[in-house]
Amino acid sequence: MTHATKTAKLQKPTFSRMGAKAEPIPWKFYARDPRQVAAELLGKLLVRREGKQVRTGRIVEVEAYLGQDDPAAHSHRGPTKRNEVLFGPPGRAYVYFIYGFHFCLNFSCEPEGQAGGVLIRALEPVAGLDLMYAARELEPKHGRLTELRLLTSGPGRLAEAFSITRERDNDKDVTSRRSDLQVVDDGWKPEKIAQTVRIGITKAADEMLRYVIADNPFVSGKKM
DNA sequence: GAGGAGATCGTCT
DNA sequence: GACGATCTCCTCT
Repeated sequence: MTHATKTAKLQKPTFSRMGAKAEPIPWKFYARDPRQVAAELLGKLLVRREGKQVRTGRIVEVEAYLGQDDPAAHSHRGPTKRNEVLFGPPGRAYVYFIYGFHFCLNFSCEPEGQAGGVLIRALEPVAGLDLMYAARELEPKHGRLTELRLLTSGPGRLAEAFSITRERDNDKDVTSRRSDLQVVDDGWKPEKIAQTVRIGITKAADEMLRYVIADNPFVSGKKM
């Protein structure tokens, strides 16, 4: 049994019915230092709407990327065609393709003209699980935690579960009511936040810029 | 459960 | 031409 499955029983359910109707978080929230935005994004809901179908996941793991001062950030070398969203207005989705397989979802931070972003690394599935299973091409079997973690625990996984692609979502305004991809606040607050080094990078690998909801079983990886 | 290797392609040098 | 903000499968313990 993993650490995650041990702690799962201690978790209070985070399900909320408010999620689907709450207003998106305004752009001003993102127009700040990515570290602050990252910490405060924990516990918020990522919502994908397609007509009457809604997929919702609670953000449980993020990483901050600081812009041109951060060697690990895509924006480190200045604006390029790929990373221009990071230099644009705050509250936009920055979606990039990695390792020939996966998309990763970020939100642009800092006022327009300054780079900075937050990578969404893991979600706790809240609603629309059948749609997530379908998008991931997985079969729901017993509904246990180990199976649910395969849906959205990891940047590539959550992007697939929410059908996020660069073509469809890059530069999308997640603060707009009309957007089919939003971040909303349903009032739920994590009890405890933990900070660790970022995962999977080689440059500036010792910076404590990964933020997770402590003991949440949907956080990716093993280190806490 | 842990660790390693392979898959595959856009982006930048 | 090299590499990367990853995932999955396979092998070994």
